[in-house]
Amino acid sequence: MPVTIKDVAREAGVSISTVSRVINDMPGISEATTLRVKEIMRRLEYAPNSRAAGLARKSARCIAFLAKLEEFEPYTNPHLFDIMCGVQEALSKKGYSLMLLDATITDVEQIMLSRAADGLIVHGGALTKPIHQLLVTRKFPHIVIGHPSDTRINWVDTDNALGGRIAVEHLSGCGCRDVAFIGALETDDISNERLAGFCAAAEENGCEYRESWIKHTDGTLQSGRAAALELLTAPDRPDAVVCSSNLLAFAFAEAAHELGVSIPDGVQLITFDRYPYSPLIVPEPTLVQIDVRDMGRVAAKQLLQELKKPELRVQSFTTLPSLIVGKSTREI
Amino acid sequence: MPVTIKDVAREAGVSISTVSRVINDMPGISEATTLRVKEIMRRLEYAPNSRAAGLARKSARCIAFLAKLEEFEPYTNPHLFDIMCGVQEALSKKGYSLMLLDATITDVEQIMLSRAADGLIVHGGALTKPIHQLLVTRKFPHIVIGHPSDTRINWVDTDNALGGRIAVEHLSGCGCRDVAFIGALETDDISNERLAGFCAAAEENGCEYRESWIKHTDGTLQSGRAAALELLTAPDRPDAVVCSSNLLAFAFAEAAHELGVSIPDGVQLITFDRYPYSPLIVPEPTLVQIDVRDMGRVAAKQLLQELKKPELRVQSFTTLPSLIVGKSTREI
DNA sequence: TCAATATAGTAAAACGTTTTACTTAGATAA
DNA sequence: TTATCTAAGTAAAACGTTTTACTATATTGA
Repeated sequence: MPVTIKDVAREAGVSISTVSRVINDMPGISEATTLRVKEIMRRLEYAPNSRAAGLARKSARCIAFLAKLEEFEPYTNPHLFDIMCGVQEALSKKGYSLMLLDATITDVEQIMLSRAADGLIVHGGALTKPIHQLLVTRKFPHIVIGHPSDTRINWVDTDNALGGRIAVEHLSGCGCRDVAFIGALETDDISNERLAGFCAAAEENGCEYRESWIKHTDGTLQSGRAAALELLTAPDRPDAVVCSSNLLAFAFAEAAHELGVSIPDGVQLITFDRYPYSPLIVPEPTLVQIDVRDMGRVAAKQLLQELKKPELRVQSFTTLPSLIVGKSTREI
Repeated sequence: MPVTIKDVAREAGVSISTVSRVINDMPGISEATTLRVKEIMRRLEYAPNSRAAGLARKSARCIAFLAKLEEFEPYTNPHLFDIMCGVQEALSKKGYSLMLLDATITDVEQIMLSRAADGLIVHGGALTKPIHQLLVTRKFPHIVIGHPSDTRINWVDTDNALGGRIAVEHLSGCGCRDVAFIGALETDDISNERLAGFCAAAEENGCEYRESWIKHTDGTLQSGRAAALELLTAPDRPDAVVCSSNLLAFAFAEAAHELGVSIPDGVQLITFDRYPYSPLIVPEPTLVQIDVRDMGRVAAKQLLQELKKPELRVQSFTTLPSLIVGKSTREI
């Protein structure tokens, strides 16, 4: 038989209301009584039944995290777990728990209706049309980590444009003038934002800007390699390259190595992200790091904030990327 | 106001007991009534309040997953999320939900005492002494994914020795006689089990066995490279190598490439695991794949089994690795 | 025809909290 | 002295289900 609040009350010679007040730090109980009750709770190894408390309180103190689990692909989504860790950390600090959910409409609706969770944190990749619809129409508290363009939905994301800026500014500080960019598909939002920041900063810093130095790839090793070779063998070879992904940077470094172009002496290199391929890049790359765990934390905090004060439904949030200087760039 | 079982009962002109029986597929309700109630539930968009149901039922229908989240390192634990996906999938099929928990003693004890979860799935890396203790003494339903040597604890793991066998048997089938092994530290359980299977199969298949062909490394790129160079430049160069990790295989392939030793013509290569570095290995490697998602599924199923029938506390379980043939091996 | 049995359903207790509204005893003020 | 106030605590309702024990009603068997 698990120990209940009644057992504690009986043992302490008080009513269960009193015990409840002690548990929840409510006023009206003397110091002495509080201490005694707490001591007894400890002795009996009592912890409130979370379901009973949730029922009475009309709140699960639980947030669901929504991601595409079924078709999860570690290669394309290496950060998902790290994001979740951030979410869990922030929730746990506030006494909330985290539930992992697969992104199917039925499951999501089920959670909303059964009130198993008080709110929803959605990984951007899982935000399909129907789910999007559900969130908006049901007015269920939520926040998206990633890239919805719909203004009715709050989101948290890193400032990708700033990331592009940071890269260029560092290169410019190193003395580079002719900067190139190797990105993903032209339809890739993240890559494009990075490119936008890249271009703006290039202009502001008086860097040379050429169409032919902006390469779009399909993100694979092969197409990254092709782009790298084009840049490196062109008559107007740039003196620095920014790669919008780890894999592209790896391909670039390999191509440079094969051509006998030294990094950073012949060409400087900056990559985005430090996972999963950065340890294999030679030399150790300078990189624009996205603190994905922090994104998770921020998302969780925002959502809890909104739960506490639904009236001030705050705006979306942006986190700051940072620069980690390695050996693929250096002042010249 | 959320809709409750009372609303459904009123609308259907039956008692709430009847509705409850319909919800839970219990006998004693006519076909006609069942249909009518179900229709009304659909119309009212009713779903049972999970906390209330859980309270009455004395079961949360929730399992907690325990991992080291705070100090999570994607490089050393790339599979954690995939394991969780498997767990979630299996739980969800049985109407259970998954809660993510950080591996601190206080949190774990809290979950047990508050009965927020009915059972615990522990990632092996998170199984510290105190937690281990807690599981055993409290008799809380649990299962470990990974490597506890304590027989009082049930676990699920892949058959690493079999993995080693599979590799050797494939190489032997390809016509290789002189097989080498590059593993992690001599204290690494996983690597050692693979090595054990490797040795047994080598003997059975009449392969040449030499001490100098068994290399232990600290698992890094550098030490993997050193081991590879030693093997490849030795006068008695083996004709095939099994690497116990993706990173070691990458290092090996690079070293072979530099020395001008072709894979698979000069030396054949098999690696364990397909994530995260296998796409960067040239040529595309033959590998022993561990279906970690399946490990998660199996663990979840076992735990639910045990919850249903606590009397038959089944033994630990093992999943089978499989071979994916790439271009780093071939029949000679 | 009448007892026994099945079928379809219900009333009410139980689950373990939180919370609202109330009580009591003592202190304070006039 | 008496009314008022405060501090400390309590009783009981509420939360929304499941489950147990019970009640009709219809059916069957002899």
